[in-house]
Amino acid sequence: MKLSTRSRYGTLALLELALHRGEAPVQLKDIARRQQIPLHYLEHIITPLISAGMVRSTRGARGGVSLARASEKIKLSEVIQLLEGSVAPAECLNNPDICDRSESCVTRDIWSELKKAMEGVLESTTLQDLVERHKKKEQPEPVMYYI
Amino acid sequence: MKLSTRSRYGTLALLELALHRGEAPVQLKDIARRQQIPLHYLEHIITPLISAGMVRSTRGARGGVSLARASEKIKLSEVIQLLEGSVAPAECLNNPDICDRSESCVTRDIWSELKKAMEGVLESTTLQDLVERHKKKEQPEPVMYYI
DNA sequence: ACTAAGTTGATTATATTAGTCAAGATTACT
DNA sequence: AGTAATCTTGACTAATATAATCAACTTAGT
Repeated sequence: MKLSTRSRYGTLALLELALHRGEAPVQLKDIARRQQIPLHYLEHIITPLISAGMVRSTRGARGGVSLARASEKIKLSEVIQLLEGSVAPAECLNNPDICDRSESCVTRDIWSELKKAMEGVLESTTLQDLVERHKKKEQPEPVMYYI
Repeated sequence: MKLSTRSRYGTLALLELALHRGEAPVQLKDIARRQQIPLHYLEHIITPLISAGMVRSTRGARGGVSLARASEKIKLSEVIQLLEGSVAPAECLNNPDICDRSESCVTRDIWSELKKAMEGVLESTTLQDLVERHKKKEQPEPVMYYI
């Protein structure tokens, strides 16, 4: 039940962009370095995000990529959809015709519930949520010492 | 995010056993035929289930396999654990040391929630639930026609 | 004894994912 | 205009994991 590296790298890259929202575009090589993603691989991962209009790219010298939308408006479900295709644990959920027992199969029903459970999490999490969690971790609540 | 064929086949095989609970052991070749699973592959899938004491095997002529426990007592979480290992969407959840940023990584936190959501479904579903769903589908509520 | 099962380990096949490389297109800067 | 920096694209290769097969072995019923 692993998520592909593609999805994990992609999510990290988007988080990186969300953290630099409003600034100059971030260069792929910087994302690659900071998130420890092979640059050439990242190039391929970013492509579908650009095509889908989630990321905007600026070509040429001093170019880079940036979020095309507010991070509040980018749900992880959409990210995973673009990078992973579907989150379905079994192919028969996407394409019932591959199995002639799809209609009657009770295990398929369970896999469907599994899928819904995952979608619940991914639908309710946006890039902004990641940003806030990140900030919270970075700057933990100052502990009060009573002298 | 696909479940392995191993897990899907294994769950089908166990459902088959649950449906024949209390009868003579079911032969692997019959499970293979009825659930359309390659026999030689099924042999390997059933092994860990036997080792774990979930399935009992009877060797020799007229042998076969049967559930070692009541189907109410077998949760899908246990089945998937045996066949799939872990349901973790990222390896860093099983083994934090593979990444030096596990502690601070917010994407890891999300993958953890994803995992919990899946576990929620799998923990709350037993083989008996599958059996009941199956029976319900097989014998739909008789429709009343008013003449 | 013979046969029908499950058991086990080695091996192969296949698919998918991950990663690399190189040529091309676009833009900023001088 | 020229050059370097950057994204873009497509072809290719490598690595890994999964799925499946084969064959020898063990056990038990008749």
